[in-house]
This record gives sequence, C-alpha cells and structure tokens, in this order.
Amino acid sequence: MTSDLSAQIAKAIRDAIIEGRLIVDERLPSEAELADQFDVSRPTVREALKRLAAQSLIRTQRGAFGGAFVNRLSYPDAYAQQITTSTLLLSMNEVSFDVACEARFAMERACAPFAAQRRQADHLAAMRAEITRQGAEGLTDEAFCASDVAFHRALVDAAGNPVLSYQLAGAVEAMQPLMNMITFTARNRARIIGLHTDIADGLEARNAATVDQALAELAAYTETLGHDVLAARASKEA
Amino acid sequence: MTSDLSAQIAKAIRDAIIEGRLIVDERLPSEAELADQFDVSRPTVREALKRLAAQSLIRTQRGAFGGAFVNRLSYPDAYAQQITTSTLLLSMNEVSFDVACEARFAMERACAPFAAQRRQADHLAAMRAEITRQGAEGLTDEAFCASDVAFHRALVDAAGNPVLSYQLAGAVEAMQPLMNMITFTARNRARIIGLHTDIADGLEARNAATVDQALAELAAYTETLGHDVLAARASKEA
DNA sequence: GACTTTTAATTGTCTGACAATTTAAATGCA
DNA sequence: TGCATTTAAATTGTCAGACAATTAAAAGTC
Repeated sequence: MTSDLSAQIAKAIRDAIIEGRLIVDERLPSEAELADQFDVSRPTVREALKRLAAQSLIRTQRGAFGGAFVNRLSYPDAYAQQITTSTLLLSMNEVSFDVACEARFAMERACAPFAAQRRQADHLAAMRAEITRQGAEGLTDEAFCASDVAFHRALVDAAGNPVLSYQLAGAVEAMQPLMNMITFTARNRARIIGLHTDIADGLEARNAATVDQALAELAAYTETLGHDVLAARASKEA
Repeated sequence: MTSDLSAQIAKAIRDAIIEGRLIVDERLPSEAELADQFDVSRPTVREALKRLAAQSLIRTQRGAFGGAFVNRLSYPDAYAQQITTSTLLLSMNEVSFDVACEARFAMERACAPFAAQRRQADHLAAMRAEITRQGAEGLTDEAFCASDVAFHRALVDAAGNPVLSYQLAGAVEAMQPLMNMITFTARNRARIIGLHTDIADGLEARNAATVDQALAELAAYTETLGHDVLAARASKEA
C-alpha cells in the first residue's frame, strides 16, 4: 500500500514524463529543490532519480548548470532494455524452447514481406557475409550462433521498420542462450546455410513467398534440433 | 568511462543475476555487507539497489531476515516495462503513425494462424463482448479505443504463446495515445466493428485466411483514418 | 581579443544517526 | 509442557550535515 518514498517520488516524476508534463531535454529541479518540494531528504530524492535513470528516463550531469534532464529514449537504449527483460523472462520462467522459437519465427515471418520490398544492397551484403562466415571451417558453435543472430538481424532491419526491429531485437537475442545449447553438426550447418541462402536469394529477387517458405522450414528445422538436444539430455540423465 | 559507483555496483549485481551466479529468491548480502564488499558507503549501495529494483530485478523486505532478494521476473512485470518503454519510444521519437501501425498489424497477423488453431471459448466470448460494447450508443472515442485494445489483446492471447503476448502488449498499448487522436465517426466505427466481427467469425471457424484478410483490411483502414487526422490538422494550421 | 583564474552551482560520496519493521528468541503464565 | 506475550536483534527506510569532484559562466589579466 504505502510504498517507499523514493518509489512514490519516482512514480510522480515518471508519470509527469509519460504524460508530457515534462518534455525531452527539460531540466528537473535540482536535488535540493526536489527534496524541498517533496518534503524529503536529498538521499531519498537521489534514490528516486536513480530509479528513473535505470529506466533511461533521465540522465544526469554534474557541475554548474548540470542536473537531471529528461532523456530522449533512444532506440539503442530501448533495445538494451528489451533484451535484458526478454532474456530474464526466458531464463527465469521456464519458457519452452518451442514457445520461444515459435514467437521468434512468427515475428520474423511478419517482417519478410516488408524486407522483400525494401531491402537495400547493404542488407543483402551483410547477410551474404554472415552466410560465408557460417560456412567457415573450425567455427565454434557459439560463433555460429552469433553469426546466426547477425544474419537474422540484418533480415529484420531490411524490413525498414524501426519498431519491428526493436521488438524483434529482444526476441532474437534473448533466444541466444537457448540456441547456444545446441551442438551444430556439419550437416546441421549445411542445412541452415542452405536456408539462409534461400532467404537471401528471395530477398534479392524481392520474392516474399520464397523468403516465407524458407523461414517456415528454418523454424521447423530449428525446433527439431531443439528437441533432439532435449531428448539427448533426457536419455543421458536416465 | 568511469561512471558512478552506484551504476558500477548495479551492473556487477545485474550481471551476476543474468549469468545465473545469483539465482531466483536468493538473498543478497545486507546493505552494510555490500558496502563493505564494494568498499563504498551504504547510500551508494542503496542507490545501486534502487536501480535494480526499478528493473524488477530485485525486491526488498524490511525487518530481521529481510533484505534484497533476486526477483523472478513475472509476465505482468515484463508487460509493464515493455509498455512503458514502447510508449516512450513512440512518443519521444517521432515514430510516424504509419510505422507504428505497420509494426502492430504485422505482428498481429503473425499471431492469426496460431489463434485460429488454438482459440478457446473464452477468447471468443471476450472478443464478442468487446464488439458489442463498441456498438453501444454514446460511447466516447477513448472508451472505443480502450475496447479496441481489449479486443486485440484477446486476439493475441488466443494465439496461446505468452512470448508473443508479451511482445505485442507493448506494441498495442503503446499505440493507444496515437489512436486516441482519431475521432471515430459512426461510419468509421461501423466499418471497424464489421472487420472485428469478421475476425471473430474467422477464429470461430478456425479459418486463418479469413482472419488474415480482415486484419489486412483493418490495417489499411486504420492507416487511412490516421492520414485523415493528420491532413485535417495540417489544413487547420495553414 | 584571447587566455587564465575564480566562483558558484550541482551532483557524487561519506559518516553517523535514528525510525520502522519484522522475525526469532526469551519470557511468563496457566 | 504448551501457548501467548514480550523482548531483542537484524535490516531496511529516512534524515541531517558535510566535503569532494565537476562544470560552465563570470571575472580578471595580458
């Protein structure tokens, strides 16, 4: 019911920002003034401000004419928070591999038509580069996964919708720990690289149907790989 | 480079949680002990802990055998953060109505096949109830929007994938302020209600194609309405 | 006019204290 | 003994005051 003072103050300021009563780059009163206004001590005000800083809602500057300023939430900041939240959610809530996989590929397939329409040369180049990397000899599983993430990110960015990019960043990156559990044999990799090539080709030809088809197969194949890992684990324990 | 001590300490503890060195419900050392360990004062430790609390990474309890505990990130907590972040991102970054709309409906269409397959009676009931509400006389624009959000939420939940629900919660709710700018005439509403009915009918019949078609039309129609509002505004200013 | 120094404002950090809260242990009582 | 009550201890929440570090503007100097 009656939460901490610092939480209450943080909420009051947060609401002011969300409702537009405090606008971007506006300076908040100094800590001493806020302490007066809210009738609390400066440490309490500081705790409230740190809460807001943790959500990237404000930034602080020292020195004369410094202070706390309403922060423009940048895409990178939003990405970072989205990734942290998604990663924790997946690691702490027994989200099954299937559910995470399904969500991720469903959203990626949602991007496909836009990507086919809007892809630029640099997106294709990035994807081709990752495909080449994925075929390299002696690549560790982790490096393969990292390249996989980069490939899919290029695909999503090709859709040219920053909101989709931001949403998917969380899903794709958050899945990496789960993907890292998978051991990729040479044959696995060849199949995945083949599908990646289909996707790149489809985008180059601006053929959304091809891309969608390849993504559907990739989704199914990834789920199969995940199941194999879980099955192998289960039999090892028995 | 050398950020605040409280930020460094928060990062150290956050990393420990993300990497699993601190597990759910584990108790952190007391503030005094942490202050000793990190060789800083207690207020500095407290600022760090408040940062983590703002991200729902820990919770604190007063009293003997109280302290800070690693928090299991619940879906509601994750929803809330997702919504705050998305709302701010949209309101602060001149994300165009088109881009937000496109992202939202793209993701909703990604849910459609799963929803058609897995929808339960209660999802359908919730959607029908919202449709009825939307047809009520004298409904304000805001109430109409709120009902619209509830309708689409039921649709997303029908897909039965909590990760998709969580991702879309942000997109749908964050768009509400933009949607609230639109004035819905009786004719607008009738058209939207018609499409909503198509969606509900399609789900009931487990016909994904129908649902997809209706969502596509709804996306196009919503964009049109958005454009009209912007055009009206522009002409008023001139 | 360009450069340097001073000054004032502000955040960052520390120390020490006390209040509020909560659990475990101690105590008292039947 | 068994149960209720009180006490004690640990811990977070809050406060007050102080000083250090940083920064930009203002004042001074050549």
